[in-house]
Amino acid sequence: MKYWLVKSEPKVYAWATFVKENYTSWDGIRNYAARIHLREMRTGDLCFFYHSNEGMNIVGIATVSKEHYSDPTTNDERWISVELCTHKQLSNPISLAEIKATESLQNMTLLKISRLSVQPVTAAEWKTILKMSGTKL
DNA sequence: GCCAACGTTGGC
DNA sequence: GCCAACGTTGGC
Repeated sequence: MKYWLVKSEPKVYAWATFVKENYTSWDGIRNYAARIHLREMRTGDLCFFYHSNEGMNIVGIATVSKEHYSDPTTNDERWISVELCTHKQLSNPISLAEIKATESLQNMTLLKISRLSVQPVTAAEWKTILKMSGTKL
């Protein structure tokens, strides 16, 4: 199983909305680097849900419920989406500032390639953040 | 509101 | 194929 991090601006699609809907199509991605990761996502993989711009924190965990299919928001064949399902809310959200202040998280893609909207998370990073948030799966 | 980082577009 | 111009993302 792999771990990921997906970003959303709360104004556009907030965690609270996601929880209410339970499932969502993670579409509208128009970036080749992000697409590589969407394509690699497998059913059951877990994703941190990060609030960008406002909040700037990881608030919850989603699970991949459907592997990549063509993006319903465009006729352009190049773009794909995955379906995500809510999995668990973090007991305590982990802010970007906390990630920056944590020695073992310095190599996170979130810090290295901050603009990438779908990115991989290593097992070690995943474990560290879960522990920091006081969340048990 | 500013700006750095990065992607895309289009002229040559 | 290069690169300047421009648009977008997202942190500060």
